[in-house]
Amino acid sequence: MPEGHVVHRLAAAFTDHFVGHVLAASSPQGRFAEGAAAVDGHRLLAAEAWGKQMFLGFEGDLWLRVHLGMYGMWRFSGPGLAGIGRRTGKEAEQDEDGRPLPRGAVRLRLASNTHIGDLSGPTFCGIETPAEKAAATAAIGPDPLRPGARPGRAWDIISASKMSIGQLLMRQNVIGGIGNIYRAELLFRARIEPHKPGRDLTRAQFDALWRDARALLRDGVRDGAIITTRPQDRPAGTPVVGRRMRRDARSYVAFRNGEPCRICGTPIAMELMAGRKLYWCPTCQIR
DNA sequence: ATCCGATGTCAAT
DNA sequence: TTGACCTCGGATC
Repeated sequence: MPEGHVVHRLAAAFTDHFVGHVLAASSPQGRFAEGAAAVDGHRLLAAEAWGKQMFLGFEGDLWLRVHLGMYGMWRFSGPGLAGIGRRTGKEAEQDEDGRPLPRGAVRLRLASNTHIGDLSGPTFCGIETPAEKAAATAAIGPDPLRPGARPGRAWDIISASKMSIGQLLMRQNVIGGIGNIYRAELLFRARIEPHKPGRDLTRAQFDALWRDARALLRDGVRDGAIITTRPQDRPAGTPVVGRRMRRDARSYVAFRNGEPCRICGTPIAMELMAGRKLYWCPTCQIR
């Protein structure tokens, strides 16, 4: 579910609604009882997003690191959190205190007096020391959503690599936060064929990719959805913006295997690249 | 009601 | 390169 924009939205939600509060932590499902106990009753001091990883900093030099992976999600309840994470569902059952019962296998519940965040299905979830947190963030490539990110680090790797730019963009140690959809859409918008070796990109091409990544990811944070099509390239009558936009109007190439390219009409191509589906337009994108 | 695929990563092979 | 993880939305019946 998440590329970097989702993680940044989540971190912002924690900053707005949980930071500054003493939190009760528990593991309804039981698999994270030890970690929950470590931060239970501690005040939350910070929430940070680095690429696809989120860090919650608690009193006592404790950092909770969460990576949602493919299935992980946060489900919130409390004021001001509509549209962040999965919906609680109005039919959610409540306990005698009016709090929503954990839905499904909730690995970690963080609760203030007013808000609840339920984490389920993360690929990683653990308590780390400041040193471990620093090591984890150091291993993440520049994140286009982070002020001060240094794209030169990514360029150094890309410009020296014979690996395809399609694969390089997916590597979190090259650029943090890009996933399969942004990868495909960025390369389409830059008109770069995904199999082009990284070292064959010009600096200008890389700079354009980086600028577009910043713009698209920021839009993603704003919209809560990945929408990369320019208005003039959407099907006529595509009504709404943002999260409510029809799925089939949101992307140029992602998930559009066999459908006509919005620019030239050529059927969109798809193949497996390093185990992930890669989509591109064989005509618009050139090596 | 049921099936399938998914915006990710890692370990095992 | 493949399977495991583990949950949901959306498509299909």
